[in-house]
Amino acid sequence: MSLRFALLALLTSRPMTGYDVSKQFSQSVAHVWHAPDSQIYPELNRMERDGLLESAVVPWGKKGTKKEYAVTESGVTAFREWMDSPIEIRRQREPAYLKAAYLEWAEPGAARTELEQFRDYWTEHLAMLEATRATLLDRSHPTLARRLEHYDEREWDRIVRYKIFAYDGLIDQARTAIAWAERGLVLVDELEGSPVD
Amino acid sequence: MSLRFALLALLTSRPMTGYDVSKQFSQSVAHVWHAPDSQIYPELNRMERDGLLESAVVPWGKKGTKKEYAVTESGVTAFREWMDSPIEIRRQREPAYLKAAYLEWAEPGAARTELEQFRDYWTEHLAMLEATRATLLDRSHPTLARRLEHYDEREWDRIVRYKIFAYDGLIDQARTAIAWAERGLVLVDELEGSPVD
DNA sequence: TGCCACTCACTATAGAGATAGGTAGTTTGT
DNA sequence: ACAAACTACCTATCTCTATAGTGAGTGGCA
Repeated sequence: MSLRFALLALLTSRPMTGYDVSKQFSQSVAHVWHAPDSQIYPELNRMERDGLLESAVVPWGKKGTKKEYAVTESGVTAFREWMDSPIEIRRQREPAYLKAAYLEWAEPGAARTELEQFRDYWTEHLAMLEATRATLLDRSHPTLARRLEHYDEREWDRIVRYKIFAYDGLIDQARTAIAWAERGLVLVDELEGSPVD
Repeated sequence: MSLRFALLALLTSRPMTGYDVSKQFSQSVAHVWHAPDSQIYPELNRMERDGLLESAVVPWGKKGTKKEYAVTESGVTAFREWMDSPIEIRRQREPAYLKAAYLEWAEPGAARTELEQFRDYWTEHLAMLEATRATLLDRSHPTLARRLEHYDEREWDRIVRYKIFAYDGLIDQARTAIAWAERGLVLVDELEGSPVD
């Protein structure tokens, strides 16, 4: 059910079309909650049906139209209620750690490759997180900028610091994962013999 | 599809009934890949159908029977192939970090409670991980003990160290999460005013 | 003898999520 | 004039996961 609230979170910054949402998603909320557009469009429909959103049909070009969604009062209430309700705990489900526990079954070469891929994926992810963190800190992040317009200037620091806090948590997780993979590579070399030997 | 390989991993230690699997699961593999028994039983059936497992009906008491699953040759091959294939990347999907990014919408009290619950959940989880790590290190972990019987004594250290490596990764993640939640609590106190004031 | 906790195995159902499409209009460049 | 790329929205299907059950056998103990 968190997708619904991820969408609400995004739409509290400004009204958007489904297309906007699916584009913006990848640049902000998706770092925390990934979703493809085939999930987003139907969910927006359901949210409108449930009264959390209302839509306005906006002309687009000569014949085209688009549907702009805005959060309703009831949507804001639902979002606040979710914010104040206990966090749902996600059970561990990590193929990488599962594999790591059984590395004695892997070819040494394959083990190394996989650890490298894992490290590289997280390194890339980390770079993206740090880039986004920087745009939040200097307030050049477009969605954040739109969001701050609704607030008094004295509130800005507080809002930005929560976003930074969330990204810092993600960055810590990424760094932890990278460090672990590095240690794994050393371990594989030690136990399976370095490939250079 | 990782459930299938998590089950294979467990069953390589010794043949087990579905019930054994669902019990053992919670004490070992579940730290890495959680699954309820309603997923385990059907998956074991499918794995037998696909030739990865074979089952023997074992009498149990006077009238009862149970079904014991053992990994087949083809199951071992499939497991090795999976071990040597690239890790599937799991997209971020973390309600806690999603919420953190929008804490300006929460009641200060609720924010504190949620961060405390998050910290406490991970603290408990960490304790369990550390306890399991200790039983792996001294080789008193029952599944590990059964597993080592298949191997030459000179291999034991290598096998144990990979398990420890996996648990160390999970422990690092847990510690990182706890430290982040602690910083969050300080941040909320700073931004929302300490409740003692 | 009756009860309870546990062992064993499974089903039913609904929702979430991944993957892969389809269709129609618009803008931009050549 | 036409193609390519982008905007916009949606569907279909399959798998995965969560939740909540069912029902029968066993072993102990009061």
